[in-house]
Amino acid sequence: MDTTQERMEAQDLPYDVFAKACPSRGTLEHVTGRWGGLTLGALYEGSLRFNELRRRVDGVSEKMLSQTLHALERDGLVHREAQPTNPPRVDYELTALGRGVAERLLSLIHFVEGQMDDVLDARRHYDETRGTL
Amino acid sequence: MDTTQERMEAQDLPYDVFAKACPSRGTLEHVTGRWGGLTLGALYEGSLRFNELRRRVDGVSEKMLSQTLHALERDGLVHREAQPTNPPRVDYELTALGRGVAERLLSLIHFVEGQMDDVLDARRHYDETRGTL
DNA sequence: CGGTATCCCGGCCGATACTG
DNA sequence: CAGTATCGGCCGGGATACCG
Repeated sequence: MDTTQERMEAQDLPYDVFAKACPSRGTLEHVTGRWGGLTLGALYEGSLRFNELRRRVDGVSEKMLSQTLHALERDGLVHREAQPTNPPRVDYELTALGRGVAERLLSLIHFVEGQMDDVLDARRHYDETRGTL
Repeated sequence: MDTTQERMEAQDLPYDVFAKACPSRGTLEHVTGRWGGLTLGALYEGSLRFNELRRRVDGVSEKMLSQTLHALERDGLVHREAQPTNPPRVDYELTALGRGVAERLLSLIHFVEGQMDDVLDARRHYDETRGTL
């Protein structure tokens, strides 16, 4: 059971995120990065404009939101729809690929949110037992 | 449909990761952070010792692995089992909570790995159309 | 083996100002 | 409204040395 061949049970994929050089690592970091995950989560509710998104993702700066959206658009997870009106209007929405990612991400997010009381308990316990030494 | 009340469909949870001050945001960042996700993923296969983990999570430094493990242990996702032998032996394994998180995380990771060809295509297309201007 | 302590650099990221 | 440009601080994180 310690032979490397069976480490990943059903895993003959060409991309292995555990390998340092694998491009999937980069995409995973866009997706799970500080703002990437929240942005995808926000867009899962529906298409949003730049400043709507900015308000929804509490705490993100213009620069980081812009940067995050570019990365997600480049990875094919988000579609940018610009209307050359005045004032300009730009809508962002998930692609089919982005929805697949967002669903799994939201499953994780909601699970964590749902277990926060346990996490907070664990935290208190850890700090009490180890904090005093 | 733009009333804030129905933004999150079945979401009456006390913790909202979209809010800047919510503690769930911190935990989510531990979980999805650069090394947190890979560490949980590695441990999902089974209990591992420090240096085994270090080898499995390609590219992580001693310092970051140590730091990551402390954060995950504090959040109650990882259990640390130290045997006071000589030489010392320490095993890390997921808690029940950690397994729940890891499952959802791996679902995301495997999905991303499986769609990397599409991502790479999107990337190439993005760079071709926009890169030349 | 299983860590911690220290140094230090790059780049993440926020703040601000500016553009179309 | 929807961004880009620039500056600067801070800290993530790698390298190295050291300890039990």
